[in-house]
Amino acid sequence: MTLAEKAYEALRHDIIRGELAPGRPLRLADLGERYGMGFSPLREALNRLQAERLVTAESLRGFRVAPLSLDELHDAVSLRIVIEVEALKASISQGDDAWASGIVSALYALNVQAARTGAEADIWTLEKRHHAFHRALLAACNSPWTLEFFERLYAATERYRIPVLLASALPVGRDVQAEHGALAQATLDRDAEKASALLSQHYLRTVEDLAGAIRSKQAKLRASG
Amino acid sequence: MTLAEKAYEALRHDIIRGELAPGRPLRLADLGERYGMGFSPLREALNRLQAERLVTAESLRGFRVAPLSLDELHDAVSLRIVIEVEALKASISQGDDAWASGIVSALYALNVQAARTGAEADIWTLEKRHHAFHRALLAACNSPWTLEFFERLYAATERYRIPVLLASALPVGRDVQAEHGALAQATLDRDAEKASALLSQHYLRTVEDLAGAIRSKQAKLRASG
DNA sequence: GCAACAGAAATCTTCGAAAATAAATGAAAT
DNA sequence: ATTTCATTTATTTTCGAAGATTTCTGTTGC
Repeated sequence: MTLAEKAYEALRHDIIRGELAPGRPLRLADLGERYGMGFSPLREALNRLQAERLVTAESLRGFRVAPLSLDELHDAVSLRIVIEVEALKASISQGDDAWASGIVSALYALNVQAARTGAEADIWTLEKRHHAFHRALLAACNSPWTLEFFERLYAATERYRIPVLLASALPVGRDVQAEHGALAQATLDRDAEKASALLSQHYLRTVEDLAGAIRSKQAKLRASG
Repeated sequence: MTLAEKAYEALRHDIIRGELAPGRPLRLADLGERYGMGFSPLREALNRLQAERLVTAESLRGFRVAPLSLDELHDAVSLRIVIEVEALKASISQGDDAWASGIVSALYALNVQAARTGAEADIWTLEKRHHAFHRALLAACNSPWTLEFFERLYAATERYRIPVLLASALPVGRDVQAEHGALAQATLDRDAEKASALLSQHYLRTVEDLAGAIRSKQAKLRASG
């Protein structure tokens, strides 16, 4: 793997997890220090991330971590529903046994991790398995463009979820595990209408919870600052 | 504008228009010669284009113009329908007078150009105005993500249209101008269902024409080669 | 004839320095 | 005190060369 590829993965990772805060300037000297490489591979990685909207760039004024906003969260989630509902229907109509067992296996792994407590309960494994479960649902849609846009939007929305997860700021009156289970069941039953409705609801509830948690956090910041 | 930005625009332009043929290796020495610059800005541009799927890259083996395939054309058009139908509905429900007059103006400019013959009838102006018309329809959807994906998919499908347009290989039994007119009318009438249906039909007809033209061209190539 | 290999050539990747531009500092004038 | 301007500093952008890897070519051995 080339240094530019390593830089791309490291930067993407750190931006999505919020280790590089939204809006923060990405100075080449700092990044060179942080990742142990020269400017060339870093600039290549930053250009890729700019095209993916995880980074913003201004001519002769360098790069920044792309900012977050509630408007963008709503936009991204709305579009995810449109695209993923269609992809889920396509998967349901075309998926084979391998696709179906992929869903079962991804759901099982996700539930195992969600049930863990204490030292074993780390958010990053949970997040990876959550991503894998939602990807498994769409895996048989047979549309590379759809899958690319799914990944783009998943990364965009993950940036909003992670700070909330880290703060354990999600409302408790919701059984996400049950939602995943029902969604998987409807999908495996090849009930496209029901699965689509469950998927949409799942995302709409999530965006409401996230927006609520973010708004209350912002309110606190305003009160204390 | 920096050299990297110039390189990005020039490469994107040349790839979409087919001046750099699909699959062709993009050697840095050649590109440096062609565009009059060193490796650094070229590599930055190529990394952006890789993220946009106009260029493919393999570790330590350089870049190529992304290949074309009928499968990808179908994939891209299918997804355009899903995304643009939704965006058109949103525009229809939210669009103001400026949006509506943007459509009227874009359609007029497109029709004027389509009617031109001889020296004034150049394909590039026509193509630009076609793009502008379709963008104008969606302009009021208020979704930056949707508009980005529209641009990505438009560029992807434009690569299939241009060689066919250049070969004047489109079937004549079709009044595209009338299709655009009816689509604009239904949109301005705020008839979301009718406009969506017309948009879908428009794209499905186009993809069929394109696929037909490409297949017959490939058949000829097989016969002569 | 053909596979395996060594060496040469071509190409991609990365670095370090130079050039170009933007941002910060401080002095002079009003 | 505030603005203006020149100077310095910080930062981005680009080049040219060096390093690393792949690809080509010709040779050897079977």
